[in-house]
Amino acid sequence: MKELILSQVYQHPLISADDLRRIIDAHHPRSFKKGEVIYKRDKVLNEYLVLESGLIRSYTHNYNGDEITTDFFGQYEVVIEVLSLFQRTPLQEDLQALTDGCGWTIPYDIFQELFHTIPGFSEWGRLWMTNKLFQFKQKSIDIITQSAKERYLDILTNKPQIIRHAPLKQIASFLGITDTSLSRIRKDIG
Amino acid sequence: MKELILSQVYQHPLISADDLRRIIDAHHPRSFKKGEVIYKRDKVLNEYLVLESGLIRSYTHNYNGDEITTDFFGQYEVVIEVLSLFQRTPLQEDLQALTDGCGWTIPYDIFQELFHTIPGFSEWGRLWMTNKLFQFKQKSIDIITQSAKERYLDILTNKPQIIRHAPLKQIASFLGITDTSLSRIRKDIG
DNA sequence: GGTCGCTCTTGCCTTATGGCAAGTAATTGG
DNA sequence: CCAATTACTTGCCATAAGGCAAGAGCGACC
Repeated sequence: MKELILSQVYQHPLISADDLRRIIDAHHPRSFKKGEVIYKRDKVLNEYLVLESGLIRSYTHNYNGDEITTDFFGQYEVVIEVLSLFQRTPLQEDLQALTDGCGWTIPYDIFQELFHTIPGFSEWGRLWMTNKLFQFKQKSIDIITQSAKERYLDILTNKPQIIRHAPLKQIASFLGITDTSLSRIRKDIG
Repeated sequence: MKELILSQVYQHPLISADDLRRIIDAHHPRSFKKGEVIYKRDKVLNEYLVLESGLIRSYTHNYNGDEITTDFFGQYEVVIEVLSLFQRTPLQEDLQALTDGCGWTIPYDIFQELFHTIPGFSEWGRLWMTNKLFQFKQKSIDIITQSAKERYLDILTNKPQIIRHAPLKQIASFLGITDTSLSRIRKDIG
């Protein structure tokens, strides 16, 4: 399973079979239970996690203490908060499991070494960052151009596992609306 | 001026004086006039631009053809669309000058070479991406947690040069509201 | 098996922002 | 310097989403 998942995730034309072997070997297993906070706010992140199974969300709090879910992570996704890992600053969010699950972690210092010795790996990393950057840029455009209902339908078709496992309140805050409004949207859709 | 600007932008503990020299030498001058579209949609970006003076915005269009301003760039900022540059795909936005100005460009292939031969440079690049990623993530949080007025006041204090040079309509679409609403917000502030 | 707590729904009313249209002010180009 | 275009403002009304509170459903735990 380890090889299967990780060779999928680290697929890149410039990463050779040998490189991939080194990368895969650097990963350690990690499993978690529903509700567990995998990485805690205010600590500096020292690894990241590639998800094999389960669902994870990241969340922060607004000025009056309400939780805001900022992201969801599913199978094959990289669970990370780049600001903390790469700038060595405390996490600004909690990362919490929504279901039981497991995955593979890689420590920061090993990652660094591979990043600087395997050209294909730094390319891969940059590409990953590029996609993540685009994703958030797109999200901020979607929030201002689409209605809450349209954004909900988007998730419903593209990320159905989120709808299945995350409570309404978390989905609502991710969409940028209240749980009340999301409930009405669901009613409206039927 | 070239040294001053670029050594400021590429400041990083792992970039030596020699490295910095190589990086600076790779940059070419570029100036532009108000209103000029510096990088055009549908073309693949082959360089990026470090701004010495002037103001630039990026914009795209929503489904019914209205312009949406997605970002503003000022002095010392890197004018780029990462998705196009690093994935070699066509630009999805236009990059347009709001004022006369000038800066320094570096071609993609030279950038690539430096990125893979100067460890401090790839660190710098990753750090830059990290910050940009955070910025967009923060923007999407701000849109859902703050009122339009608060977001406007934010720009007013943190990026006053935008308010001074960009027309109301562009600022409004950047904030995610209509020009009508922004006009009322301005009236309200007094 | 009952009580507690959490999740979700719903009704009533409020508020922020939008849509349209008319009108004024400012800029641009010949 | 004038005409044309674009930028901005304002009034009137519409709409999406929020605030609050009551209540229903459901699971968790002793």
